[in-house]
Amino acid sequence: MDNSNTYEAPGVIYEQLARIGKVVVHPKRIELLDLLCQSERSMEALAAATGLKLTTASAHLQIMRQARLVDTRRDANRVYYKAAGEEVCRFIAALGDLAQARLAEVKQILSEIGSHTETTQRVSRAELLSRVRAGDVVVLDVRPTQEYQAGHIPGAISLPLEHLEARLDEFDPQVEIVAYCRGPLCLLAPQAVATLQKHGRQARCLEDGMPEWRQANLPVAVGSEVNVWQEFSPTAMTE
Amino acid sequence: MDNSNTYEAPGVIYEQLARIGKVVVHPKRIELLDLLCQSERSMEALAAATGLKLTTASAHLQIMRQARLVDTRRDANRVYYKAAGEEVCRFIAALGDLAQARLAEVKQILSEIGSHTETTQRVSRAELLSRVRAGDVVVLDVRPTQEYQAGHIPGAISLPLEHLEARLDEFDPQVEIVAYCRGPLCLLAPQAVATLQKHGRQARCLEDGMPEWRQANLPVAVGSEVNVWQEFSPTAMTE
DNA sequence: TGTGTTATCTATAGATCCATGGATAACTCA
DNA sequence: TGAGTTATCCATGGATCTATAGATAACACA
Repeated sequence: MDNSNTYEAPGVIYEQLARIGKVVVHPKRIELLDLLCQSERSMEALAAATGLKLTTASAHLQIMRQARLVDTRRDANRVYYKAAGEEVCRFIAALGDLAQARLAEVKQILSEIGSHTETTQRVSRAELLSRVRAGDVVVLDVRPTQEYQAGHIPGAISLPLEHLEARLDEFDPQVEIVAYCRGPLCLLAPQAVATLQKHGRQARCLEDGMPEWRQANLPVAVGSEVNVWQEFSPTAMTE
Repeated sequence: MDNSNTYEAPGVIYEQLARIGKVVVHPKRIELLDLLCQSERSMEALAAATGLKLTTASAHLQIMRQARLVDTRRDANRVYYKAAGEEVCRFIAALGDLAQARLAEVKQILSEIGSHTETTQRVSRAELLSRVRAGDVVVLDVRPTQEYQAGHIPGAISLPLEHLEARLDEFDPQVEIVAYCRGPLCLLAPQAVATLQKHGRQARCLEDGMPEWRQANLPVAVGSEVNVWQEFSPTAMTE
């Protein structure tokens, strides 16, 4: 209690925070972390998904592991990585929110690629819940199958975006479709909605994506589809 | 709609996120941003507070400005910096939460320096609100005066930690004291509580600090102290 | 208009980070 | 045990980041 630094938060703390900051300096590491917030993946799958060489991807993952942001699990010859807890996903979400709020470039990219007309009128989670209970809406998960199986909105149909066009005729033009994907920065759902609208279907995007749904403590289904809407009481709508 | 990358969120987005990530690689930049979430400050004050040379601090602030995380304002010869919006503070808070959750080192530092006994039993914001209305508690803001004036809990007394010991006799041993500071990673309030307890006062820390109070949409007073508790209805307790 | 104050810009040497290929390690399964 | 598969470790140029001093710019005020 007698050194001059007693009254200040020590710089040591900020050095620790910078260990985490170090992870999000590199675009590919953010991309990796974003993927890992959707589902666990093998080293090989991560390298392929991000277009990195195996050794490079491994190096990035090691940096994340030193910062304790990812956990690993071994199964046969494969090492599977996953985000180390909800806080990681919340942090990445906060980063995305911040970027969207502060960087005009992000807004522009989003509106250029995912045509921004339908992103302006998104369905809220609360609305989706009640509409699904009423049964007058189809929920569409357009992420890769693997991510759907790792956790999806109960009742949602899995239809990865690249297969949408081939199966358009399965959708009734009278029933509205609500599509969702990885989150506000992901363009899968906006693109799906654009395609659906172009072919005369009623379609909108869900606000945000799966991680936000999970963080709102709403029900999450795992594995292949089972329709379990009725199992959840209205009190589950803690949003 | 015919290039092979159509179905993937473009890497361009992650490059933009990395612009923000770049800010939080460097411990001093995190420290600067943390300070700016408490109150705006002049260039000179920021350099002094972080122990940086003026030119170095300026360089760091420029990097933050390029990432749009800070805004500036000029007054006479001084340039004042401030955090560019609530999202910035939320992001820094998420970083702190993540560090506290994942890095054992952070927990250890916190428990070593601010004796961790009183950090385990903190007062919730809701409890503080009702206790203050009941009038059986003293709220103590132990941050520097400048930060108090930029925004404090209505009814709180400003007493920067370094002056606490000199004014101990002003506190009635019968009335409990609740101290708060910058947030969960700030050690000012825990140290104040330790000092108060050592001298026979009943004292506890508030959970988190001023930024979290603000983000909970609770009332914030500005400038010199005016007791305005009664102005706020119970519905302001949206937490 | 000129002088003083404060902040930013420029240049630079030293440190750190990145991608990559090749070697090594961990582990499975026959 | 040994061959095969997958991930990590190591070494290395090339690029980027950091701190600082000195020069310049922006501005207030007389």
